Order: sequence, then structure tokens, then C-alpha cells
Amino acid sequence: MLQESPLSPTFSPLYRQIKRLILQGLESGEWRPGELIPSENELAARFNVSQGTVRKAIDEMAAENLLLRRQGKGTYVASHNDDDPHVSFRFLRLVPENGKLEPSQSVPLECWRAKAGLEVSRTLGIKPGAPITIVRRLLKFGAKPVVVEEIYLPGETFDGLSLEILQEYQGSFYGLLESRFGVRMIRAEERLRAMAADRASAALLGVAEGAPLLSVERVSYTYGDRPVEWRRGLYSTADYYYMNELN
Amino acid sequence: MLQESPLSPTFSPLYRQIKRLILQGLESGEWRPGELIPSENELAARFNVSQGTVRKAIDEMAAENLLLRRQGKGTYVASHNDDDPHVSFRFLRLVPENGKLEPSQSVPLECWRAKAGLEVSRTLGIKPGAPITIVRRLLKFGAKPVVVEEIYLPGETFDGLSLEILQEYQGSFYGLLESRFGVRMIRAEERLRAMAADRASAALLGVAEGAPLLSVERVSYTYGDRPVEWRRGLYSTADYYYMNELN
DNA sequence: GAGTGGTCTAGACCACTCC
DNA sequence: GAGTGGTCTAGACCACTCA
Repeated sequence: MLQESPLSPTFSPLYRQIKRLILQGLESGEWRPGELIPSENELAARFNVSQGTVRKAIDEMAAENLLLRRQGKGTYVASHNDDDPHVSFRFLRLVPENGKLEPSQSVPLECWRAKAGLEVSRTLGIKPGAPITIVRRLLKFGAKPVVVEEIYLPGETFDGLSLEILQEYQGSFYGLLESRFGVRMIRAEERLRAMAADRASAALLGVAEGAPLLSVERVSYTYGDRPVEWRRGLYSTADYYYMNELN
Repeated sequence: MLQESPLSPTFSPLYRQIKRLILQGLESGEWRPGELIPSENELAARFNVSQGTVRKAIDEMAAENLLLRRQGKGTYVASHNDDDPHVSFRFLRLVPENGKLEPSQSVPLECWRAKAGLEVSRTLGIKPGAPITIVRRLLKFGAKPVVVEEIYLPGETFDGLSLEILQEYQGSFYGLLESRFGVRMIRAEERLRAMAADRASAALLGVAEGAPLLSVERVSYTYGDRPVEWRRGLYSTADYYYMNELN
């Protein structure tokens, strides 16, 4: 493996360069979510570095949930589908107030096309007026509606998404985006606020108009820190709360 | 370093045993927050393992914000005091709506002693009726009050805490607990809900009674996963929002 | 220049999976 | 038994800090 001079201003250690190369394999689709990537020895041979250097690159990527190691089997590309089916909502932080874990269910309400306004275009990094797809859905725990959300997606990337597809698909939303459109979400930022329920949301969630709701705005990113989803959810936090771990 | 048989049911790799040993050094106070711990070579010699094994143990602890490595200088015990003074609120996730970062200021309002009720005793792992200390304070950004919170602390651990001390101390609350009482917070869990402002909080925050507020309950843990703080804050999220990163 | 952490290598052996 | 990731070692050299 050739390495730039350590004196170069753009210097980065070998294992980070290897990490970049593996990342390119993920971005280019050479290895797709759920698939096995070559063994550490193979990658070491391919990149002309030692196995330990490949290992360190993969270590970091596994810590970032990009790869998944399984002893004796190999290293897999992380996927929203192969996850534990119970925890298939990897980014959802809702926890029941009374420990009772009711089965969750996503209820798609609407799905339509529109043109990006200024705010959406900025957050998604597309042109104002570019086509977008909007999904409106409800999240239920047992029979209880707990979240109502609107999801904004760049139309080109997710061309063909429809209410039917959403209704048919078994599994998580991100699982669908991944297997059907080849876009994997790897990271997200959420902005939380408290706000009063508007009439429509109140009706859907079964709370009084003006009741305090938790507003959760999320921007999700795929490889290369490219934002590909903006959503805004209103959470009814009477029976479920938003759990967060700080380190 | 002696190592149990790999066949033992309680087997853990060498570097984790080393990690345990270093952790014990932190818990026992052998190395205190902000201090330098022995070099990797010294620790390797002391524990009779190779330097690489010590390195892997420290790697994990640095990733968990227990230790802080500085090339050329050494490895330090992480501290809430040595942190970047701007970011001295390590667990505070509030971000201004309009990018303008106003200087934050903690205003202690009250500090009194009480006996633990059932809920507090459970969360703090102390006996019901055991002495606790309660702090009430306000968090301001610039002139704007944004958070009002009540903090419940086990009285024995933080014996002597008073309003005066709180008012005198320059620096973060956790910095105070650390330098004055030798208790370092390493991790916390937060439970978020939306709720309506009661009259007292509304007055303190300068919002209308019944206005939606973000309720943030936090349990903080010190070494050994021992809970030593329970607090409940009400956040006014008109000009600031709660930011969270998901991975 | 001495001492620290940071990177890279090479090789040995272990634990797990699958055939 | 062959192949995978997981651990451990030993040694070399680099980058940074401080005296």
C-alpha cells in the first residue's frame, strides 16, 4: 500500500485509508447490506497491508454500525433488515412507561408527491422545486396511536415509492428503503421540542387539542453524510417516553 | 499476568481484566480526575502483560470517556473540569434555534435537606427515609431563563452541599461534585416527555401557565454503575431545542 | 534527547462456524 | 479440518511534548 508522506498536510494513517477504501466498496454497492465482505486476510492482500491494519479499519467501522463482525463466519455489511426483528426500529427511542412492551405497528396514511419548498430543499440538499415524496403515517403500540409523522424524501432517490408499497411491506421503513431503493441510513440527528397538539394530530393521537406533544425532527444520512430523509413526528408521551443515553 | 482457563465460564480476555484493574484504580481514587495515570509501558510491566494489551484496555476506556489520551503527554483521568470551558455542560443537549451561542449561566435558587421518598430512594438505590439534598436552580442563556430543574442527591455522599457553595463555585455542577466530593459522573440516562407548565415553573421561565415544556428526567451514574443523582428539568423549547445524535 | 502515545507489521494461538 | 474473526505478543518506527 502506497502512503503519502507523513509530512503531507492531508496525511492520514494507513488504517484510515483502508477504511476509506472499504467505505467506497459500500457506497458503490460492491458489497450490499446484509452481504459478507471479504475476509480480513483477503482485504489485507488486496490492499497490500497487514491483516492488523485491516482489522483496525474494520474495528472502527463496526463501532459505527457500518459493519457487523461474526466470529467464525465473517464480516457483514450492516443492514436494517438483518437486525433483531423486535428492535427493527433502530432509531426509535420510545419506551413504555410501565415496562409492558406492546407490539408496534406502522400505519401508512398517505403518500403523495410534491415540490420541495425552501426548508426541505435546504435540509435534503436538493434544489428548491425538485420533486419530493411525502409520507404520512401513524405509529401504534398495541391499539394505541403514539406517534404521527410526516416523512419527506427526495423524489429521485426514492422514485416509485407509493402507499401500496408501504402497506404491503413487512418490516421497518428503513428496511424498505434499503432493500427496495438501495439506500441505507447510517446516522441521524434529532431535534426535540415540546409543542401543543394541533387539531388534526390531536384527533389522530386521541388526545385533546392543545395537549403537550413531543416534536421530533429527524434528518437521516446515508453513506458520505448525504441527507436523504427529513421527518417530523409528534409523540404522545403519556404512556411512552423518549429514552436517551448520555456518555 | 495470570489468566483463568479459557474454558472457565467466567472467562474474559486479558485486556478486559486489565481494564477492570485500571477501573479499580479509578474507583479507589488511586488516580483522580484530571490526573495522569502511569504510561502504557509502566502499566504493562506492573500487570505483566504486553504494552499492546494495556493499549487495548485503554482504547476502550477512552472510547467510554473514562480516560483521555494526549499524544506525547500521557493518559489522563477524564474530568468534568478539564473539559473545554465552553462545553462544560457535557450532558446538556440544548442548542440555540438561531445559531447564536449565548453564554450560559446556572442560577442556584434553593438547597435544602429532606428524607428520601419511595421514588427517589428507588432510583438512587438508598433506603426510604435516608437523607437527601435537593437543589433547585435555573439555567439561563444570556438573560433568558430556559431550564428550571430540581436535583436530588444522596445526602451522605454529598454531605455539606449548600446554596452558598453552589453560588460561589465557578464551573459546572458536575465539576463541583467532582472536585469537592470526589464523585465523577460517567454516564446518564434521560427520559423525555412533553408536559404543560405548572404555575411556578411558568413564572420562572417566563412562559404562560399550561405552555408545553420538555420534561427531562435524568439519572446519573458514577463508577460501578452506581446512581448518584436524579434530576428533573423543565425545558422551555421556544428558542432552544434538545439535540440528539443517533447511530 | 527522553518519554509519551500512535501506527504498522508479523506471527502465534484461541474460539467459533460450517462441512 | 479449513476458514473466519478474536486475542496476545514483540519489535520497529513515527509524531508529539517538554525540558
